Amino acid sequence: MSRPGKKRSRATLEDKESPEAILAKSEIQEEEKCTRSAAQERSSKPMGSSKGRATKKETCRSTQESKQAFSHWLMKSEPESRFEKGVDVKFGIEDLKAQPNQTACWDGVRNYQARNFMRDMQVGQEAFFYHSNCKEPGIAGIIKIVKEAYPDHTQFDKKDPHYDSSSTKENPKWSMVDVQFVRMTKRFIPLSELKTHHQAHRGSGGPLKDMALFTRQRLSVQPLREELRSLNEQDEREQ
DNA sequence: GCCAACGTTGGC
DNA sequence: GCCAACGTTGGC
Repeated sequence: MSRPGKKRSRATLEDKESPEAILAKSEIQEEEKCTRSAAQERSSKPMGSSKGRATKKETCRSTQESKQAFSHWLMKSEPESRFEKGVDVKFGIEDLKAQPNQTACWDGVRNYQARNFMRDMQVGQEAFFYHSNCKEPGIAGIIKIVKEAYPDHTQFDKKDPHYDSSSTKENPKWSMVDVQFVRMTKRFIPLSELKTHHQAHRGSGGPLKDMALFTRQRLSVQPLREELRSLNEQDEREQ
């Protein structure tokens, strides 16, 4: 597929447990994630980078910032028409739903951090689909990763708004994943509401205090903490 | 349409 | 390696 500019959304997930149980466990899980991913990193070294020398503490932080530490995501995309180099980059959740098999590739990401997060994604993980640059920004639905990262073909397409002349087929610079529609959230969750929570949590030390949507505002693919997902489940249950 | 935030580029 | 210029993101 080729979805021209999608890029930002977030993910949430399904879990069989109650939101309360998840919430209660979230701190512990955070610890376990650190430990586990540090171990995984040691045993299965991806070829990629051996960038950052890391102390113990940093190992934990860096893995949280990267792969296996996260199982949910937020991915942003624009649901309203906007033309980039003559091409409409509109791609809302309804557009995803309309695709064959309700599946599309998430092409067009041209930010290293966002790309790296996509490379960390694993099949089966879920993400929130966030509508950006539109009248009503916010979380519209839930999608899941159905194909792990592979080269984004649009980087080689001169006609594509996201063509990158500096990338080669031998060593592609940009990646994409395939995503599939899962469902709409029970209600649209506007940015304003997320912001309210974020601000409250900044004061109280709550779980959304460092939500990437606000702390890294231009990042179109971002990891999601367990807590937001839990809060959403709880919210949906109360409907 | 404005513009703040912030990532990237390139001269030095 | 610094940093100013520039381009993009994305809320409003």
